[in-house]
Amino acid sequence: MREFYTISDLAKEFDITTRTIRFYEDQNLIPPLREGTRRLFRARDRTRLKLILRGKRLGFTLAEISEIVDMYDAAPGEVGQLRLLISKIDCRRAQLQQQMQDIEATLSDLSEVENRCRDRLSALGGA
Amino acid sequence: MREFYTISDLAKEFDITTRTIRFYEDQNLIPPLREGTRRLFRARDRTRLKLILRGKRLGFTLAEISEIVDMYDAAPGEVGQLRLLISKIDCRRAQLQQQMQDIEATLSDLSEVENRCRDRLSALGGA
DNA sequence: TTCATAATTAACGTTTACGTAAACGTAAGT
DNA sequence: ACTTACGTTTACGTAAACGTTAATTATGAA
Repeated sequence: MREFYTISDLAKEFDITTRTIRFYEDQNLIPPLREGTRRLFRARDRTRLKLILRGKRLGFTLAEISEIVDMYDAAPGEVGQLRLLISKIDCRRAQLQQQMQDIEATLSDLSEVENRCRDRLSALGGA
Repeated sequence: MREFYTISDLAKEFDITTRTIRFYEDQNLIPPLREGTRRLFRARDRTRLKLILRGKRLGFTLAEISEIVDMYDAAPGEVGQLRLLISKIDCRRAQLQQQMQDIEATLSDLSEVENRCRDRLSALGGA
């Protein structure tokens, strides 16, 4: 765990462009420190980036991802805020569970197709 | 199961606009019949639409979705085609499994956040 | 027949998530 | 001093996935 990462360190590690990282900062998804004009990314920033990319793999928009990652370090807050956060979490959970079902259904469909393919292959006398 | 659906039948059922359905046709994702100028959607078209929307919930692009749904009714084909299809299926499976892991990780993270919220709430003397 | 409803095509507009220069600063190596 | 590599901002460009009129046509009810 280094102290700081440069923008191209992270770009290489996660196989994205520096443009992408700057864009995420522009959208207030990552708040790196500055050394003069240069960006200094801490472990915390790196973690955020990792979460962002995870969200992307799940097809979330950056706006949604922003909401999600902001949940992680939301201030303790007062009762109203806490309840609101919990209800937001419940919404996300429901959506994620829907996605799980969709994945299971798709995996099952694909297996069926693959089985038909294999049957057909062996019917064609595949080695 | 009716014989045919109109475009607005499907739009209502799946809570999308007719524009969206026409766009999908334009992208060769759905091939409805025609009665003069009007579109007639069969059960098969409806099924395709359902699959498209499932793909959307998983964050796939229409191009990816097109590849996937085309797998379902790919012609028997010859050995080379069958092998190619199987390898495509394997790629998708890998991606879907990655998504599953991402979902599990996110769900676990969210549960943690929620627990902290609930602890905080009861510490504040929540009824 | 007239009016409302639903259908069509065509085409320009919009948002998201970056890509792609352009024009420049800085620090290290030779 | 010069090049190379990396950093910066600014700004226009672009692909995807529709939204949004507009102009027109067809159908079914009153």
